[in-house]
Amino acid sequence: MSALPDELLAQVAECFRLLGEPARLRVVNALREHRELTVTQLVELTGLGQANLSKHLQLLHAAAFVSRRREGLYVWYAIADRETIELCDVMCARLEREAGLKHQPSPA
Amino acid sequence: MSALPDELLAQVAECFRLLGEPARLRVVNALREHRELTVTQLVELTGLGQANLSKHLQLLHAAAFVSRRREGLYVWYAIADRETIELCDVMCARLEREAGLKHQPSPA
DNA sequence: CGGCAATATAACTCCGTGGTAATTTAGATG
DNA sequence: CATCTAAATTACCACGGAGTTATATTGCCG
Repeated sequence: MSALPDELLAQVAECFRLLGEPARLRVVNALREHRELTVTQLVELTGLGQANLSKHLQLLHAAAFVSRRREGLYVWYAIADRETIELCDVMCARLEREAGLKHQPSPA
Repeated sequence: MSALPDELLAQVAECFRLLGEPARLRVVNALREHRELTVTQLVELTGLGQANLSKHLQLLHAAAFVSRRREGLYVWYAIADRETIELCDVMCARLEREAGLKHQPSPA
């Protein structure tokens, strides 16, 4: 079925790794809520330093998680595709279910 | 809509981070193909060292990505839930689509 | 109970990467 | 062209975590 050669596997891992950082997830989350934001706005919303945020944005953009649009001095970032959000949703659902099970000793 | 407090965000990030490692993804992939495997079998299939693999398995199990079942000397591991596989599938689909786009200059 | 095999843990090294401060680049405006 | 702001890049430090080796645990069998 799935050959999943080492190279593809490494690429998948890299994508997961990119989302596996609180700072970057905060960026993704902010973009999800506001649709499109400039770097300056993202600095305010995420509380990250400008240089730090810029680095994270480069990483997210290189992996096509976010899109970039220049407008004069400003650069607007947005989430690139639906799957990015879907991934977060699935992971959240997993966590919530797990958390729920922790409080359910046994179904009678 | 989603409050997504810092703690939950950190947990989501942690989950993504766990999948964002080639070694652990190899484990997940092997388990996906074989349904259930012992540590020894996983050592062979993944090529990881025993101690190293054991650590990865503890991490994956702590996050409920894999289930554990003791049988005599052996411990059988398996993928814990459907979502784990779904996450990998979605990420793969994303990558394949991206890869496809790279070779499609412009649709006429 | 002694020894063996499977797995887990401990101790350690080393490299990757996140954060920050300083500098550079890009674009607008007078 | 000088200058101002937004964003990106560079250089650096510090820490976490992956890998390895050695040791400890767990359970079986004679």
